[in-house]
Amino acid sequence: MAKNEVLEPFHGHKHDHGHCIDEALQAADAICSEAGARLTPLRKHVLEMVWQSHEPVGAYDLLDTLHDEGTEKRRAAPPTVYRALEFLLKHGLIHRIESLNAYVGCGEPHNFHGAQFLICQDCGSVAELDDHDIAKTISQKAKRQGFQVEQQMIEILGLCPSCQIVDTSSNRKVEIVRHAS
Amino acid sequence: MAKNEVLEPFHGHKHDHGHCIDEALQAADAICSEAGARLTPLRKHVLEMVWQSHEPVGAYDLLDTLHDEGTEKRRAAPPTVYRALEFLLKHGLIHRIESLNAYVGCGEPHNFHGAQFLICQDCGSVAELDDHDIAKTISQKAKRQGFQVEQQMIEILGLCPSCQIVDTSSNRKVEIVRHAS
DNA sequence: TTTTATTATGTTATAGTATAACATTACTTT
DNA sequence: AAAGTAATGTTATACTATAACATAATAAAA
Repeated sequence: MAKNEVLEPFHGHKHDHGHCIDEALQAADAICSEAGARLTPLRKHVLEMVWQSHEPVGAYDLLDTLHDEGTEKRRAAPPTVYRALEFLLKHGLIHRIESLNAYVGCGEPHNFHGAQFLICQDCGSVAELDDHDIAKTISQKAKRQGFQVEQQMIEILGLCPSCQIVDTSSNRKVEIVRHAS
Repeated sequence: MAKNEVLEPFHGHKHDHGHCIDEALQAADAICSEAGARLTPLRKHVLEMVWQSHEPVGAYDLLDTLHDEGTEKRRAAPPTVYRALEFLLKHGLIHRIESLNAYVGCGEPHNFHGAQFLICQDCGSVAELDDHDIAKTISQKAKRQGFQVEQQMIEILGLCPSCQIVDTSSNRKVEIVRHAS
């Protein structure tokens, strides 16, 4: 088994998610402190919002949440959220899921990695893998074609363990499937 | 070496691209005929436009091209292009590159496959791989996590052989790199 | 500690990507 | 020719993201 592989990527529908959030925020503090980066209240708040679940969340959902909370100031504008997301991406605290135009907390922010994502089409949750075998296989195959790899983007759609069991419901929150293969 | 692997995915900057186009259109005719699907003039035209290069092309670029040509009718509207793309995707004649919101011709339309894409950040061209080892490695790893794979989305960013050689120019048409890992 | 520079956020406007909903036309089948 | 189905036209709008410039907050230098 490759090192750095995440053994239990799925959390099930009823885990202690408060723990996930706490851990993520704590890790973020440590990482930003280490990097001399400023995890401002706004940025930390956006990170906390992203971590409200293991489902990827869109930028405008975050914006809406800000508004719902906001007795505070005026309506925040898109750049507010996008800039916070940009910061969090840069420091590896969140990932962007390209196929969903959405963002999800990084479960392994301390390790540099090119992650793979398992996206459940039923419940919408995303699990992060950090599998060296996958990354290495791809790098080798690319190199064999004379291609110099800079970045890998791997998003796998399917059904998570929890949703395979009670598949009668079939919510199908996530639908991409543009190809009848 | 895995079967169905494409041996020469990159075409270099100066190949006989007319041949690529002809081949693609001919294959499209055969496939649609076989499937009882109607490759209408519009759909064929869009396919031809997508095949103008090996670079992925956006829906609105296609729309612009339609307009530039069009002494014909009124300005085509977005749904015109999106519906044609949808048809072409469904029949495996093109692929969508999620990370670029763009579309590229399928080089192996006769074979069902979950392809991998090598995207050159310098010249913007995309090469399609159909590597069973990669697909199998991912499926195995996912299954080990109890995940049931339905679809794989694999997009690799880097430099194609041609652009590694004369890397002084560094056009960098394609930039994603949101993560400082 | 004031000044200066830098970084972060606010604000307005707009660009880019995609689809819903309904009308019309063209093709197929009978 | 009539009826049904599939494709395209048309209008409007939703969703995603960034440019550009103003202000505020923090950090660094004097």
